[in-house]
Amino acid sequence: MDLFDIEEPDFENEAKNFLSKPHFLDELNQEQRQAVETTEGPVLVLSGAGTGKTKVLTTRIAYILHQQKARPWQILAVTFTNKASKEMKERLEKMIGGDAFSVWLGTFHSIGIRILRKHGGLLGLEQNFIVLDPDDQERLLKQMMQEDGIDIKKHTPAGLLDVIQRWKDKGLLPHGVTTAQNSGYCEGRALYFYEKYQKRLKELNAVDFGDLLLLPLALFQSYPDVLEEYQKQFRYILVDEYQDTNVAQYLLLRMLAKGYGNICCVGDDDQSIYSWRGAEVENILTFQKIFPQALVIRLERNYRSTAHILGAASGLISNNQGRLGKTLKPADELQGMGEKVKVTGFWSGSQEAESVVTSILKEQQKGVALSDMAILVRATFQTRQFEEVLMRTGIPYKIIGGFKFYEREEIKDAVAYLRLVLNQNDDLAFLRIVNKPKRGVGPAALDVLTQTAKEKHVSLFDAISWAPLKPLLRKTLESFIQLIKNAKEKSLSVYPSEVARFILQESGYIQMWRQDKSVEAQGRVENVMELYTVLDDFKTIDEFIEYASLVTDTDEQVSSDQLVVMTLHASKGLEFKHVYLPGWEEGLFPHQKALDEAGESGLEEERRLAYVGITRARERALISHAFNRRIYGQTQNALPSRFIDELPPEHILVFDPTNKHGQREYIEPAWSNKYFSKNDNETWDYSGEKTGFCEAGNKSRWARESLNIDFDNEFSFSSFGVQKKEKVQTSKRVGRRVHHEIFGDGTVLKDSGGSLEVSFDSVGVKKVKSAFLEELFS
DNA sequence: GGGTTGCCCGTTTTT
DNA sequence: CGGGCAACCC
Repeated sequence: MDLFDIEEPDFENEAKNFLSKPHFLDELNQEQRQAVETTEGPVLVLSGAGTGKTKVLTTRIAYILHQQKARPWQILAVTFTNKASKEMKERLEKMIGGDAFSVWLGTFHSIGIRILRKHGGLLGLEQNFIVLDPDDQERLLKQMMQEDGIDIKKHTPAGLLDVIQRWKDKGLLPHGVTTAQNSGYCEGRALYFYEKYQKRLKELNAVDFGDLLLLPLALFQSYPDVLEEYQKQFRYILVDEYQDTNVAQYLLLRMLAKGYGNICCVGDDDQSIYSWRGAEVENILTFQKIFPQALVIRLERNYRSTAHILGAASGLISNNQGRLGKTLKPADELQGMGEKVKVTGFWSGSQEAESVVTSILKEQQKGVALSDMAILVRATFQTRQFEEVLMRTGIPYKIIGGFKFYEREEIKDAVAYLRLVLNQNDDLAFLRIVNKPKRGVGPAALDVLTQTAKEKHVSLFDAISWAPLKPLLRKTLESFIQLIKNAKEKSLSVYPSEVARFILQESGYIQMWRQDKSVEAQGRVENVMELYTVLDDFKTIDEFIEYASLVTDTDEQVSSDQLVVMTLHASKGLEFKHVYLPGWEEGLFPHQKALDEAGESGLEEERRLAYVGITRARERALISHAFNRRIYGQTQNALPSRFIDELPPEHILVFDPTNKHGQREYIEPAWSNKYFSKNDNETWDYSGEKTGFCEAGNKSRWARESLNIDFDNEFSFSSFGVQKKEKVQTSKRVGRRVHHEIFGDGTVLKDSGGSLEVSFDSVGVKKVKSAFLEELFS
């Protein structure tokens, strides 16, 4: 690759290009086009929800290449998620073909790993370093803390990890941390642990996610010549979701952009919802200070949502201070205002779930695909309630979030086996599976091995041959060694998937789960089988390991007609025809912890989250709250979220609970007083009637009156009534005959919602999740 | 090494 | 309420 082969402008070609403007520019509106065509110098694109930022980014790359301003590998484009980079790559390929694969396009972390694989040696990293996941990190820290006699209960490893992670997010290596920054955690010993942790990582030839940004930064600081290499290479830099960058990422970008100064950052300050993970909205707010000559382009034309949805969202977010400010306008193509956002109160969380699902069912019957609808919640625990109803109703659904494929125990074990086959010095992998399945290698045996490993300066694996071990133990460990070696030899001639099958079969690992009688065991075996399928796509083990350590969402594919339930955080970047937004209650949304820990800025981030939620909807957004919600086994009552109050009345309809003329209906909210008032004593009134003060008891009555309505105001004759009947029946499941895939038939003894105690005919009493049971009708 | 009991704690989690 | 985990017992 000759970096200088296009140094001289090719006038002839340029003239030709000028005459034949690329057709892909025609699809852009004026602002988008400006964002694409302003290739030189720093550009900040403030891109609201649904304004076509991915289109701008991909077209910009295509345009730069088309204009022959750079070769593909001279363009760096970074995203946050694998999903985003995959999508961009696919779109780009459609536009420019195979050249798309030569562009440096990937997540920040994958770019970081690429740099470290090449130059990590300068920092003392071996080329085949491994990437730790948060689980490994926490285990490591816990071990270190216990060695130093820290009370794990008072100072949790997770807490310490958080502190260290924040330092890394800020681009701080241990020597860069100031005393003031260190004051907080673990009686000021956090920094000590940070140092120790980094040392330990080096010993293990490992890095964590934070290091994938921090270490390239350190590398560039210490080796200007390496930095220069990259500065010369990257003529154009593009950044997606810039509002989510942390300081380390910002510093990295700034360094790289010093070369040509052509940096284009795309982001939306109103969608910054990850500050608690170290993201700094400041980066986007101060862009113009860092690059005074920067051009700022606002993309405000929204191609996704109706005018009412945009109006509601805009009104809400305008309550935030310190925004760069932009107002979403519906694209001309969309005629009319659309449907107003509906707001409803329910008596209880379960009733809310019931009604949401009923409404979804009805929409489905009207022809709306399940995949066009979504339930977006604030906290994961909310999903359970919906899951129960969906299961009963038989609607195909998918809960997104929760346990990711590569975070599952069995998958991590399987990957650890492969890691050890690949590299016997991988102590962490060794520790993970040496006694899985049980081989009689307990803590005592491991102590001996660790000791020997230290003395002889070898890995745990190699320590086996030196360590003083009892004959029986020696025998088992030596056959373990043999097993790994056999697999290694196999790996030279067969594909990874074959190696995995071999090692997991021969080690007895699969057998271990097959024999396990717990409820999840079956699923674990299936997951391992699934892993074999994933492995089929890989030609080498290390290729797979790298993939597995950076990619976490392979099983999040939603099949054609499934309803998704997910957190608001997880919904960013997605869109649906209909969006249900339950749980808008004070304490839950905005979440109490966000208010407690971050005060006003916490509230603003919650508000941005609400904004993200509403703007996911194309045609319909339905917001609801429950007056009573079971949390931690206790029913707590809650006031409607203040965010409901902040919705502009002209864009919403609220359900009128006053039942004035014997009718229940949605009305225009003419609230003189607010639907919800911060002053707890005021009545909520949006029917125009005299308000005043009320007792808690009255509120309850008000709430009770809104019982048994659903989103569509079809109280008495909707399918809701039928369902409700069924619900009563199924929730009283004690005494019923049920069937379980593994345990066979049995009788329900105790019913506590999600999990049941069942007396099985063949295996006795077990506690099982209702999801695994089928009801038998006699 | 394995199983049981009792206690604590409970947001969001792109990589 | 229920999961996770440490302490305890066999």
